[in-house]
Amino acid sequence: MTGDRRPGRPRSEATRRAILAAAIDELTERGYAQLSVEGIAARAGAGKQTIYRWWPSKADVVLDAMLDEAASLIAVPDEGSLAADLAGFLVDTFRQRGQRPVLVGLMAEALLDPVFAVQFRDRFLFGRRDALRTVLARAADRGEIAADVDPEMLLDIVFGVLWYRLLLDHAPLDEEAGRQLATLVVRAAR
Amino acid sequence: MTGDRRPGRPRSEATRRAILAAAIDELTERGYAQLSVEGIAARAGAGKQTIYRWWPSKADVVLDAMLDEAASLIAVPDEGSLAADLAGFLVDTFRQRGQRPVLVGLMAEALLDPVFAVQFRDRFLFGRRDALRTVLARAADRGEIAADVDPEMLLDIVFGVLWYRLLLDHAPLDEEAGRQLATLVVRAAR
DNA sequence: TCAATTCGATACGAACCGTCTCGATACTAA
DNA sequence: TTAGTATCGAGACGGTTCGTATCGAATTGA
Repeated sequence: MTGDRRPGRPRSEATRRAILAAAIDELTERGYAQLSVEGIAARAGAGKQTIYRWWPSKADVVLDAMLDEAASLIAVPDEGSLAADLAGFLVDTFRQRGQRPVLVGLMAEALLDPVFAVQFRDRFLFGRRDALRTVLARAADRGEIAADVDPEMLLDIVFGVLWYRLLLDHAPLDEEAGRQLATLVVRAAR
Repeated sequence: MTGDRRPGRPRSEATRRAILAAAIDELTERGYAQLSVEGIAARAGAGKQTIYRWWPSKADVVLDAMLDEAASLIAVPDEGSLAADLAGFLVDTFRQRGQRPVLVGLMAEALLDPVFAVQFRDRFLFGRRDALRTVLARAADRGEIAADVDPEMLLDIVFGVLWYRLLLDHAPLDEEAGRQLATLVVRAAR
């Protein structure tokens, strides 16, 4: 790779991190609706153009920031049974506190901007989906999933409940809920 | 009631309908992200102030428009079995075509504006949720739902999958999907 | 030394926001 | 008929954010 051997001033890693941190801070303090590129630049001590040079939109900044700090902690449990794996996956997912404002903001942006929606799906949503798909495939090999059950529908049930509760905030998203959901999915799969 | 016996020029029903229709037309033609109060007013041949006098935000206009034309077609099937009732409810729901842009726009707005989120939940989401809760209550009376199963979690499974597929648009939301989901829920409930 | 590139900063036009004002219109009450 | 009241369409207004363009300074490789 000759990527970082080009002439000219190199990209500032310090500024990059300052922008990502400023985006998360602004988002959690004032909410996604109040988030602006100008606000991020001001808090980061950077120019607007520096942001637009590297990210197509503020949503991409937030997505990068989240992926950076989450470091893709997609654990793929393998406890030997679908019930244990599912419960582990859900409890592990629900344990991540304080991410709701970020996730809700990213989803809102994805609903409004089809271009960003692709980024959001490919770089975040489908990653976690693939992890759970692996879990289901192992369960199918063990005969825990009936032949007439579409694994994709099971995936949609798990992530559907997860996102529905996250977005509406009408019911808890805790370990108890995780165990409940895991039990029902195991039963549905037969 | 003396409500429509006040002094002064009465509210124009024609203008009200023109605004609601203009909102839906603008939304479906250009998308929710491009929807503006100025655009609605221009297309409706109305003044901006006329919109702001009756609705707090553009999202409330869209919500009113949708509730107006949908006329709250919340059917509560009663076929004698949970399987049949669920399949009926889902197939009936999925049959409503062309509503995706409207629903996605309303959800996006609800995620960004907590005040509107309350309107959205109370005037739309909870209405359909109540209908399905009635279906589940009857099934419970018939002994089709195990005692250890929380009906609220079953509701979240149904609406979770519905909204997850609607928002992400990664899998079909057709009658086949409805039957599949109904089968799984019946199994989960035992 | 020189060309290339990024940096922070700021100016710019465009769009839309929500408020306000205007004269015209349509209704009630006296 | 007249006075009072509320709505109507239209548009001006200041404010905010957008995304682009431009500036001189800073930092690199050749």
